[in-house]
Amino acid sequence: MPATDANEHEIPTPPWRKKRPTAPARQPLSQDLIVETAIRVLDAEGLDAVSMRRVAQELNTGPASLYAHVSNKEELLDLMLDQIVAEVELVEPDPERWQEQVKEVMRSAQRVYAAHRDIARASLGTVPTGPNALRIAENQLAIMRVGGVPKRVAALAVDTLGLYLEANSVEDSMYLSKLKDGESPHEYFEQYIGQIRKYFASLPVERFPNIVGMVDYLTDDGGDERFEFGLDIIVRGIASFAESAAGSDSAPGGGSSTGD
Amino acid sequence: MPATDANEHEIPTPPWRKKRPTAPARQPLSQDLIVETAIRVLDAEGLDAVSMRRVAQELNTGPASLYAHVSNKEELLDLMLDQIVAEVELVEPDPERWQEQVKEVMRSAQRVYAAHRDIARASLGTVPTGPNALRIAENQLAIMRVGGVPKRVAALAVDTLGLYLEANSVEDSMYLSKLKDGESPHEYFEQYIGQIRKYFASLPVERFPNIVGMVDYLTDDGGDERFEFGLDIIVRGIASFAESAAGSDSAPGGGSSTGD
DNA sequence: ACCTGAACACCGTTCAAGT
DNA sequence: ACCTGAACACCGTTCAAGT
Repeated sequence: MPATDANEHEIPTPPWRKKRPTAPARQPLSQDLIVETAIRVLDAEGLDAVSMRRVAQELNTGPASLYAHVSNKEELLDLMLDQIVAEVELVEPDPERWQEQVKEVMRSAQRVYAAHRDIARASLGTVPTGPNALRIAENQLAIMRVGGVPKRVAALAVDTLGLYLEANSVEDSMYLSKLKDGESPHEYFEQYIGQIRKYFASLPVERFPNIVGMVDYLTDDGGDERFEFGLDIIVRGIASFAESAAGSDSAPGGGSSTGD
Repeated sequence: MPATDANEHEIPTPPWRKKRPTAPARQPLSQDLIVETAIRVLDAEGLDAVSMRRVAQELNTGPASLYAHVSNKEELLDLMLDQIVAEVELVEPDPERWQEQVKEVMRSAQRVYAAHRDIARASLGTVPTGPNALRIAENQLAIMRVGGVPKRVAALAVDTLGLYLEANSVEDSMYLSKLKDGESPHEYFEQYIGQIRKYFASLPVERFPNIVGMVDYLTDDGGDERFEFGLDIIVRGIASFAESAAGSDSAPGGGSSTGD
């Protein structure tokens, strides 16, 4: 018996020493531990699986125990969100590249959301005021300001960018959350898009000439492309308010003197 | 007794005639009736109040009865959404005013969403394929096409516009759904904004120079203004792809020949 | 101060049984 | 075909009681 052989020279535990807690019985509850556990459930099974009861179960306790560290589910979601948003990578503002930089931060945020299932659903409709969300807002403001975007425009643009990011991420996550366990994301997507394409093509041409005539364009977008396009549109729009046209092939606007 | 007096000359119901169904006992269930009832609950108490059980109760029946007319809650929400979206007013495409027209349809949709509490939450993440949603998409495509927007751009822009509308409406409805019964929306908003303003102002200036320096701009947006701004940004962005610069003070872009 | 079991007032959906 | 009662497997949150 090799097992016995390997343990042959081990000193037996003295009987008066209480059973050593090898598996550290249970970590004491804390806000951090709860948030961390909730994120693990999110990543493994999606936002719908994140219930107070489920998180408690994962910590070998009852749901009531969580309320000592988190005032309610909404707060738990806020904390999860800010923890996740900490993964977003920021950039050092460069006046020459401000438009591309706004996009880079947005792309990073998009990837972070995508890496955490449908967490974006919890983000929509909340003004993110956690420290890590503020870090991102501060960075976007800094980038736009060095790019010559007026204060008022930059302030409103942060909001627009956030809304777009969240809406897009929610939509992306929906495709993924809807597929059954066995299905591959790709085949599901193909099949789903195929369905829509057929439906659009079957519509009465008199009433929907544009939809029918543009089926291919309407059902063409492969996720990333769609996000990039909206992003480009929004950044072009912002750039049209910038004072110095430092962008690439962007569209400089009136350049009024109402900015800072 | 005036009551007796008034009924004095009434002919008594013959005992063999079964109790007449004065209050028409109950309308027979139907998909339309269920959707209509659900929208009534939504308008009165918000989306969270719209449960299968609650709608059934409103119709004096049990939740199981609904499943003969609606396959599940998701389908009910889809049906509600398309019914509501029928209220959006469309426009006759005019090449001279296409940018303003895209905005007009968006504003109409925004008002319709706002009139139905937090229904926007149900709209996010679903590709709206109901007949009434398609009517709107068709109209937006038509408007952009006569405005000289290339097919591919128009197709992607419909998506971007939809995402922005939905995200914005969800955010708007959040403020409203959060206020307690007695509270006036205005005073709640004032107090809420005041809180955020104070919090932003209290942040460490070294780490958040832009947020602190732009508190007033960041907490200034009074709902409509915010929506209008994002809308303007997006339409400017779309316009930068248009072939003929028919807009007002917009920013015409490169005008490549890749469009239709 | 922190944790707990039990309870309250809800959910969406299914299913066998009725008409 | 349509409707129903009862059940299943869940929710978030509260509260009195324990340590």
